[in-house]
Amino acid sequence: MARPPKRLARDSRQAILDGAATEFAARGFAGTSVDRIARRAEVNKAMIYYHFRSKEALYRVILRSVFLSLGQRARAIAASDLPPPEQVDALVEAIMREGEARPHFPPMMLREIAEGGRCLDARTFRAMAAVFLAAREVIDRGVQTGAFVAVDPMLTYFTMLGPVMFYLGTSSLRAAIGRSRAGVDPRTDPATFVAHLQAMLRRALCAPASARAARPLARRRTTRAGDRP
Amino acid sequence: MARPPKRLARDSRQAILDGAATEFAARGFAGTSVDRIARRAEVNKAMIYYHFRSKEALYRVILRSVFLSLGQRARAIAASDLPPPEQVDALVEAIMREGEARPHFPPMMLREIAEGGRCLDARTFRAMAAVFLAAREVIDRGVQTGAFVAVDPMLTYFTMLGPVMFYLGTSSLRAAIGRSRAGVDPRTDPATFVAHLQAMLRRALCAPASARAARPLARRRTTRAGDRP
DNA sequence: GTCTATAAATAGATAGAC
DNA sequence: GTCTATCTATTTATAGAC
Repeated sequence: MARPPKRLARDSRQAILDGAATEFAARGFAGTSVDRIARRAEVNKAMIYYHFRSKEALYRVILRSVFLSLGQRARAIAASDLPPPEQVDALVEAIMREGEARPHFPPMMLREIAEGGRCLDARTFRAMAAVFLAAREVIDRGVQTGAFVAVDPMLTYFTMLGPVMFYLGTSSLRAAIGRSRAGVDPRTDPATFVAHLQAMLRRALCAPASARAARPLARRRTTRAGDRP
Repeated sequence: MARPPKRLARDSRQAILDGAATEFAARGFAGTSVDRIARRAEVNKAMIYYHFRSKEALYRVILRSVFLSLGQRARAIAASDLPPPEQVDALVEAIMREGEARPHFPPMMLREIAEGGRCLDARTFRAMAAVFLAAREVIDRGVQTGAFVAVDPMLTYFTMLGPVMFYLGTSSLRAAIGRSRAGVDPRTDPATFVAHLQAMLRRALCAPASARAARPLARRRTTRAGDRP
């Protein structure tokens, strides 16, 4: 009654997802052939079309899962009752954790950014927007309560997310530069970088204790829809 | 004696460079076919192989010119006699200007980052490193003179460059999100973002006036080659 | 320098046996 | 669910006329 050596259905599907994520991250959608995915996943090429309609459908499944996961983490942090500075810390850490837990996430996101979202569907758009909305909520609250100086939430969001994405995305590039003879070794561990960014954001965002007392609701102008430059 | 209507040699070469830069930025190296480049540049496909050895050689020429240009700007700023805070402002502005002057630069850089530098030659590596070395010089000087609080130059570099690359790179993505019904319009003009980032970096980097008097050369430990985590 | 035509390799996708 | 074999379109690149 022992199981046949044949792999279970869920196994081959998962192997395809894992292998495809690795390949798409390293070489992009156009740069990855279905043959390569099959080879890496150690499945037959036809299996990919059995489990997924097309190369593009497979790509979309992977991409969406990544953004949905990050969106959930961000929403949970915004809904928590931590004070705004700690929420900012948590957001930075969450993005970093997500990037470490799924190494294919940063390269795929960078590529999608470069692509200008040409291949993203509405659901993935919303998941990306959810991360921003959560961050905006946190920053807005910080400004309103006087914990933060008056900053634009969206621009601040870029300043939080940008460094983490840049750090995560450049991980293999930095390793390559470090191995090469360019005269620099830009390799550091993620925890150090998180601590650095959190400290920078604290100093940049938190209002000096003296100014924290009285703060009316003036100067809360932020960028919104219809604000085109 | 009027010139024949035939295009000059330099024109077709430049047309190829321009068209290829646009296409590579939008679709990546693998996603761009030589046919597309020829169509966009309005030249015959064979002309591309006449002026450049291969698709890859053409790509490399464009990529290298972008990094060399940014590296030069950065070195000039580091060599200037501005005080460190103004030099940081200038670096941020230079990266932004470069990205605006050559719209293909941000997407191409993001893609190369995602690629992990697999296709970069030593010269391009050095050009990328030059930008970092210039920034490190500026930050080191700021810390040494007591203008800045003690920060790690490399991590700080990520915190400067990351937001700008993220902002620039997401320009078309943000436009797409703004046009869509995602409930946000993340479009802002570059000058506003530069001002925001400069202000954030000032608050994050500049030492409070009280602490700016005495600062011995202690605590100048920074990440260097051979520092692997 | 510019073009047409085409070679040679590789891509995504499917039919059909088991 | 899994595999082999193959169809068709597209790709990079070149040969050779003008």
